[in-house]
Amino acid sequence: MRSPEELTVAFRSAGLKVTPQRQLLFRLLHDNSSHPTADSLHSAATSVMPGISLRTVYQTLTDLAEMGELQSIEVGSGSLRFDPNVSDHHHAVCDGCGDVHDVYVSKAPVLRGLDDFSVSDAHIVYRGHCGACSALVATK
Amino acid sequence: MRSPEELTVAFRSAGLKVTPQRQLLFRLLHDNSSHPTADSLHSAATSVMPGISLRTVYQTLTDLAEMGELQSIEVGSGSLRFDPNVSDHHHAVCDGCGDVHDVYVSKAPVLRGLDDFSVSDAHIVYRGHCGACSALVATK
DNA sequence: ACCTTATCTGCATGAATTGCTAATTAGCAA
DNA sequence: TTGCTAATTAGCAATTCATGCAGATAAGGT
Repeated sequence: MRSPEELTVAFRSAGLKVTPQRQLLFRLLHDNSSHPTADSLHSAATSVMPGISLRTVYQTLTDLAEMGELQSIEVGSGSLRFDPNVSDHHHAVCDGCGDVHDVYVSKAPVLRGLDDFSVSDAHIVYRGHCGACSALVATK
Repeated sequence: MRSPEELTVAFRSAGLKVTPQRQLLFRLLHDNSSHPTADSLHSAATSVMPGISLRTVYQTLTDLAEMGELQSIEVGSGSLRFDPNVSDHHHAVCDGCGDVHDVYVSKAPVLRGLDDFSVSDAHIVYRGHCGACSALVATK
């Protein structure tokens, strides 16, 4: 995702308006690698701007996703997560704490089953335990 | 997933009862490679046994999943899909018709990001167009 | 400063799934 | 076969996540 300043320009030239709510979300998302949900972003936004609507958070996330500034991912946690890192990567989900980490994979090799299928995208979800949670399990 | 007969034995020895509803679902799921949703299974079941509850379908699917007889997968279609194929495989989702196909992959190689993460499972979702839908797109 | 149009908020709605409970039934044992 | 007990079913309520809608508001070009 581009910087808040660049997004401001991009939104205006797309005919979209740059409101305080959106500027706040731009800032909260920039360089955010926590893969937040709409709800967690709303919580973070509320502590800075009380009264901001969850609906507005969803709307802005949708706008950003449509502009290709972030990607939404499904990792089985029930709700969508948003990732401002739009480079080609994958995700590892900790079954202990639920945290999501970025993973860079060369290319997912295919053996059988894709003969008659043209692939445009592949996404890998790894499950397991992160370092901290592995340590916890070991001491139990 | 094992055969309806084997599941009958397995359920009884697990202290679970084998009802007509469950027997029907065993049959509908056996050798089913359509990756059905709970709702589509319920529709299929209803045409054989009118009055069967969607709640019962969910319950039985949960039981089967807990026994390791089927796996539930998320492919971004909004609802869970159930796969009686529990061998190690992945899925390709057609953006045209929504159909889900099985894909067999050697092993998802990892480059960077999993240094401090112990992986217990990896699942790849491919997106693209199946043969039929690719042909349709080409003629447009 | 004005005017048009996008945006915000709050609420209603929708879709998928799970929780709850009275009535029923499977399946073991006598 | 009959009876008993615990599991199951069905139906509805509740929950969660996300989107639709409409009046009030505000961005930003003129």
